[in-house]
Amino acid sequence: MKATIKDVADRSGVSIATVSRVINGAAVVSEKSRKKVLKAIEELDFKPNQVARNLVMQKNTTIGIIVPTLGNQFYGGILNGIEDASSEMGYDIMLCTSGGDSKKEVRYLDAFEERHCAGVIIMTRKLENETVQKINSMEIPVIMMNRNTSGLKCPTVSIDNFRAAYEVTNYLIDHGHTRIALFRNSVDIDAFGVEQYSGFERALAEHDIDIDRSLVKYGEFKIQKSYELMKGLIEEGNVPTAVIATSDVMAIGVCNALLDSGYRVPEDVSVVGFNDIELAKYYRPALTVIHQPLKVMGDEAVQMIISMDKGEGRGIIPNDGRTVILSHRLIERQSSGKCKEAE
Amino acid sequence: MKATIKDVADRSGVSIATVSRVINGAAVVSEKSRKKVLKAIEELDFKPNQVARNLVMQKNTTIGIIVPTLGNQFYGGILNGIEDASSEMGYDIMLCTSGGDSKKEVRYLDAFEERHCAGVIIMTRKLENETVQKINSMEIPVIMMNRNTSGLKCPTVSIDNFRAAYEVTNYLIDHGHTRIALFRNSVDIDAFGVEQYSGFERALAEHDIDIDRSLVKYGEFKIQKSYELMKGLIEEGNVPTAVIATSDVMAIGVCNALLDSGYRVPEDVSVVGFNDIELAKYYRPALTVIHQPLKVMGDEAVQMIISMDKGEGRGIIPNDGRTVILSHRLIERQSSGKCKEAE
DNA sequence: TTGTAGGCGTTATCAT
DNA sequence: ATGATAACGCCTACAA
Repeated sequence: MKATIKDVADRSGVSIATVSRVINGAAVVSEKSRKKVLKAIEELDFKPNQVARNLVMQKNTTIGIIVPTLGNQFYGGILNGIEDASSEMGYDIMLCTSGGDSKKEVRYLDAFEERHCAGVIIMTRKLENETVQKINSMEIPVIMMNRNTSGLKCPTVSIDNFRAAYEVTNYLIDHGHTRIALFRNSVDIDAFGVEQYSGFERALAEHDIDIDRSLVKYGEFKIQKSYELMKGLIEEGNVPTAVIATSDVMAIGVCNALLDSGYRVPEDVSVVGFNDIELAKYYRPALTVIHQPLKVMGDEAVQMIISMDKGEGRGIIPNDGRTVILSHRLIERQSSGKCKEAE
Repeated sequence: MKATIKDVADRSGVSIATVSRVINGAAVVSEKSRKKVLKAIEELDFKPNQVARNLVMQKNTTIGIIVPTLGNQFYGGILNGIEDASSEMGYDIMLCTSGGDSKKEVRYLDAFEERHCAGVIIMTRKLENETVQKINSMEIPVIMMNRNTSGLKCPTVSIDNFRAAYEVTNYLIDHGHTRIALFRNSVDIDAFGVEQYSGFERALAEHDIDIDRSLVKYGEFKIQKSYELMKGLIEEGNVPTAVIATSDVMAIGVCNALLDSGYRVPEDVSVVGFNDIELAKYYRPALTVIHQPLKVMGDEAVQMIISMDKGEGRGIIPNDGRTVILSHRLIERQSSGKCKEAE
């Protein structure tokens, strides 16, 4: 059986109060007592029970995390930021994967509430109504990463998706492209997808280019799905000169489809991705992307949670729906270039 | 303030004992009381406090996980298995990233002990003595993934690394390769690296091929490092006809170096990886690999922890150093082929 | 069937 | 400087 504070007290001949004092180093303890206690702690290999501690302190330094999957570097990147920041701040994280299932999201949200976690950071592929409602009624701080929806009442951290899409579209137009495809997540209520689409639309409009609806596809952030969609375009003989994918994995799916069909990237078709997961620069051709500061985003979310956890009012207001915008940038690598038809 | 069991008792006019009974569904409660209590719970939106519960129940359904990084699909794959299995078994996981730092590993191991976790599953890049000692003295079950060291006294789950390396080497030899490079992790005490090397050595020996030490490199499981190492080989004019990388990311680093220098894969050089992370089949050329059942490995580890947690003796014996061997298989894709020099 | 009361391991407030 | 002792929220004999 593990030693308790009482065992230490008995063995060192002092009261548990004194033992507690030396453990927490707060109050003043005579050098003699401290020595004895330390010795007993050492001998018994005593470790304070965090569970009991949390109970009496009425607080919990655990941050709950919900993520669709761990087999994706996008979430991995953010998680690294979350983990680093929280560990530095003395918090620890409890991780759950939802597999994108809204039912599970709600269940985990419940579990975190029951545990009185300091807060929760959630990432989803798609935002279901069920989840939105649950989040809005949570009694602990919640932060949504990189996604939003009308009606969602919690802080959000992301980049400016409108500008990012606007910039990358302009970049392509500047390189002579006019037949530009857009691979989006899915037809849903996701606000960021909508913003990206607006940016795309705006850039095109500013150059008097009409949007070709047949070139707007929904790849669901999946490599395989995007692969098939691009293959479809190829079979239809409807190959664009450039494609913007709103996630790197979709960009890779697109590239693979092109490559496998004998097209060259970027000579025949330019492809740009979104996010800049580690893989983006290691894929060949290395992907031109909109870089998102994944690690920073994770870090930022943790700081917000903690500030809400202790601040309670000062600074960030929980559930006020504000969104923190981090800066992005376009990184040009090998997968994009001049449009040959324009030459 | 959150409602407690006492609030529910007051509001429903029964004692806390009765409330506790309906919450846990164990003892018999009159239908009338149950109704009242349920109603009060509903109205107060009461959620039992898990912290208090854990304290009094003297148990914890949390499994601690230590992993070097989350930005790598290898760990991501295993973690998905861990998460699925534990969530299904009603356990949850507390995740920490060590960044490969042994000091951190020990610190987290300590933290899990203080929390009386059900057990811990640890993954490391390299096994330092410090960590080994700490693991051996842990009072809760520990399982090491995919790595071992003489003196490590805890169960391990992995594939048969000797056979895997043996098979893949034979595969290459059968395709006419004789100048085969091996990219290992690092020169350390890691037992699996040693086993892989033995398998490699054995296959070569059986075909009367001498090992060329200048073709054995240490890429530390890193893409960049492997890239540089391969570049070095190219500059020296010491290019093998095939290379075996003991991780997929190293294989990718090798391929990139080759590709960037104008070599073709697999026409000029065959490259095979280890693990089969999701990316392996999406990289171009798609990687020929030794497939490890990552998800299953995670699942298996969780089952072992849980069985130790409740079994305490029955079945798996904690810290007995046994290792569970899962089956691997060679998956042939695009990055390997016949040796042209042999034709 | 239901209620009372004694822990679980700590922290924190009193006295002393 | 130190030691009782009352919480913290819950579970569970033991009584009633």
